[in-house]
Amino acid sequence: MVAAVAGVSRSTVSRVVNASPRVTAEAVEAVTAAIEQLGYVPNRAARSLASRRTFTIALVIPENTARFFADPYFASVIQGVAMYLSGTDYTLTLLIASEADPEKTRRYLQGGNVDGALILSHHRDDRSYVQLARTLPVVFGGRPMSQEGPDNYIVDVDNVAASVQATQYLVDHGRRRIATITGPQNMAAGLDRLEGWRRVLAQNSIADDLVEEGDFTPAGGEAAMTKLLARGIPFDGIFIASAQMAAGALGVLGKHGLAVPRDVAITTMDNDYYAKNSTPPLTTIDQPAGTQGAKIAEVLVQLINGEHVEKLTLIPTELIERESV
Amino acid sequence: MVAAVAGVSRSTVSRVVNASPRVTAEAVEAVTAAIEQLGYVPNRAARSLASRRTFTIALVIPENTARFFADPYFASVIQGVAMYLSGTDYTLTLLIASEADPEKTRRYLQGGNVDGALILSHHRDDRSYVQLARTLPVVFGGRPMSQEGPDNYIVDVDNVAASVQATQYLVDHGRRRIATITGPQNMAAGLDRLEGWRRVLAQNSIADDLVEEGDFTPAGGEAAMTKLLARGIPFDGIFIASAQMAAGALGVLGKHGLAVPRDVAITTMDNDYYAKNSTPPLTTIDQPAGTQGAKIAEVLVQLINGEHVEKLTLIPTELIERESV
DNA sequence: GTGAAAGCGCTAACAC
DNA sequence: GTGTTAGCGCTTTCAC
Repeated sequence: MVAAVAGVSRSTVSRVVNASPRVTAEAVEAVTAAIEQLGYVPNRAARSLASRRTFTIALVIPENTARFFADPYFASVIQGVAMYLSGTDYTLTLLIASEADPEKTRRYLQGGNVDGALILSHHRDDRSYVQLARTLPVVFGGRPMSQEGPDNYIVDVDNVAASVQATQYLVDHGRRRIATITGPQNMAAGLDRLEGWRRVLAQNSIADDLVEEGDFTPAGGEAAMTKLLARGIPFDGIFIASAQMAAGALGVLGKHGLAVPRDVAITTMDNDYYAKNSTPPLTTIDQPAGTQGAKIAEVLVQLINGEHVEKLTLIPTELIERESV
Repeated sequence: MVAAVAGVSRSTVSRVVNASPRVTAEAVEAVTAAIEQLGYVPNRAARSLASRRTFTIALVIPENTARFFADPYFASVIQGVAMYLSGTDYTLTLLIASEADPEKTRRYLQGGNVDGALILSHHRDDRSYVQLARTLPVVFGGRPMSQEGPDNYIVDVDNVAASVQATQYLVDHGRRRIATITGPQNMAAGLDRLEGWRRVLAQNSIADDLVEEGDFTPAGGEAAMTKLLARGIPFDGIFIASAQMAAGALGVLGKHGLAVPRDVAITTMDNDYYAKNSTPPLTTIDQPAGTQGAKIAEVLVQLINGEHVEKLTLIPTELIERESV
């Protein structure tokens, strides 16, 4: 094998491959040349078995795969993860969590088949994986609601800062009576976006009573806007916690003869199809999903390597100006 | 370990785990019970090393990940692959093909790190992977154009049958002068969809001269339709090889005062956003991407297991009737 | 800094 | 049908 060609022992080859500092420059050179010449690729299985590391990271996907993949946000996150990992020795494996047999997934994960796991929390409470974090490096993408493990590694979009930014934008553009349609209040993103809105209103001494809860869907936005208008309290600006809901709300405003942005200015979140193609196009907060994916992977790799990492990593967001304000 | 608890040898445990037929029922039972009790999970690395199989399948993704993931078609295919694989012992790993160093990917694949590979051909010629198929089980999703390996395992949508179906539908609805906007003629899908259209026209003795080439984008469809109308030859039906192109073409028809379907009936392919949300919604061919993904994975697993598989597996498509005819 | 030797946990011949 | 014996290809102490 390589050792023979390079004129050293297998141990030295191993040291070179693993970038050990205790090798002379000449040895490194000889081995590198031999590797190149022979087109040598280390066998993962043997490496894993001997080193007790797998160089494999699992991305756990909820069984109801269809919904998961249908969300372009997740596609982008996965993309970011994969891109980051391609620059490392780690390999990404997609693991479908069987809901019928959750033990299967848990065992696989804990059976030493992966060095770490990535959990993208999909619109709900994932406490099962919080348990997992006790025996395996785990990083959550998006904050899980579960109370039990307040102590997890999390990479999330800074939802509070984002809604502050979006709401402040309304204030900066002269709006004085500002409403909101929130996301579900049993989701972290829903709570945080409401919180940011409240902060801005408090700072500007604006009443924060015009609140209706939505469910992140167009239908939910429609219903919430209907209720809001039914109160009979006029408002000239609104922060809607997702572009999908905003799309639903727009129709209702139109029916009531309210023009956007003339009568009501709108800012929202998610720079998605709805934000871009509504009439008018919506001023919104872009969540850089790819960046988030890369960051999640980076944090996990650092965790695996025993480096120090902050428990909470917040990804900054960006405001995209369009015609709804 | 398990062997001790079950009161048998490690070999027998191994046989049970690998479902060997040469074990008595009692032994199977004892071992299964012991496994259950101990929560034993076989170590992948050790298994791989000893058996020289990895139980891993690579899904090769072109480096320009963004475009890849942006296409919902691929997301659905991956989903199908993952779903199918979750019912087997195989694991899916996402492999990003570095364009800067294509050798890296090739070596990894040939270095015995995977049992097989899935190549989703992304709108272009992928001959590099055709080579790969000589040393590793490889299945292509979508037919690669490369001439070199006429001999690959391929799972594809039946594009010819689909365009036959779509074009025949126009004929069946009384259209007699039928045009087409094709896909790029350097892509298999583009060629096949044109071929199906020609067949139907030939069978019905309709002239097949009204052809313009597009590039599967709305802009391309717009340009092609403009050229088509500029010929000054009237037509009452058209098969457009993708819904995106159809969306572009619709605008041009409108500007020329031609109503759909009154003046020109349209059938197209891809049951995507464009097909559903154009005005009018388009009668189109649905390509079951999830099914295709599952089938690709199934074929690969059979190939790995040495079972007989057809070289070409065609996935049937379905016509969705909407208001454009 | 480098080599020798001892496994990592499992499967695969081979006897029995 | 089952146990025994060797490794799979690498990393890792441990001497030197």
